[in-house]
Amino acid sequence: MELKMAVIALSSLAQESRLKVFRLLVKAGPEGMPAGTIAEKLKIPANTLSFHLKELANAGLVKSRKVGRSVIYEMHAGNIGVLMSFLTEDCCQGHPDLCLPQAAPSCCETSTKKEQILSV
Amino acid sequence: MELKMAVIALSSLAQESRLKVFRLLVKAGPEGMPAGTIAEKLKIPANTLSFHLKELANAGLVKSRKVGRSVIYEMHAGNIGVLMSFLTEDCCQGHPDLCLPQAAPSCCETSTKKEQILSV
DNA sequence: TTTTTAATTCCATACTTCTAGAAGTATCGA
DNA sequence: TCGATACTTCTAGAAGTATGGAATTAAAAA
Repeated sequence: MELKMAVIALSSLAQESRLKVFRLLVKAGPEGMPAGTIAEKLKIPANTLSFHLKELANAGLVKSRKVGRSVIYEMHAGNIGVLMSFLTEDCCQGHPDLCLPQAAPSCCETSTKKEQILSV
Repeated sequence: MELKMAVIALSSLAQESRLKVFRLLVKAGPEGMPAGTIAEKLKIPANTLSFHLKELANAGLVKSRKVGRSVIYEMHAGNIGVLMSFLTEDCCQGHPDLCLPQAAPSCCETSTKKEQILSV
């Protein structure tokens, strides 16, 4: 089931508007940002943005809380980390040194973190 | 242009068969694996696999070399690393401590690596 | 040369996703 | 309670993607 969750997460990121939203929320950190502000910053119609935010939330990459009539969206740090680890799991059969120098800092570093279960 | 490249890379990963292929090749490391072996291991028809490998190659996530009548596919470590960094760039406005403990090991660590340009 | 093996390309079908207009719900201020 | 604000849901046309059968190319073996 892990793999299917990862596909859902990656699908949700594989779209220009959603990737912009995601990166904006990663930048914003735990404080998050109201949907309206995101719409304004990225110039996306409110209804279209709402659709995309729902996709990201379904994928477990963002979470939301309601404050007054605003809905604050925030990255889901834990799940994002798990997804990253999933992508580079067992990299190079556990021989990180085989990776080229310009390789991902995370590549071949988190590979042994097998205790992490993809719960995205 | 960076963002569009990332979307292409993520789209290529956002499919069950391709994600399996990708993870298999990450595991395999620089040695890589012939298309036929991948098809056999993952039980994917040769023509379907060929289509998926092409997608991953177009996205810059794998590369190939011909050896006799086999084509050896291998992960493209550098581009994979750049993609990972792109996803967590400027995480928490440069305050990694704001990330929850279970957050990605890569999250909030690679954020300052702005010298890395997405060339995926 | 002919056959076998390895992989790719072409194609039609089936399916999924994106987009924004229109309408709906919820909250707050007057 | 009325109107404005903040979002979400519904909808359907347009566009994009996946799949495998059949044909094709290319290299090695017989």
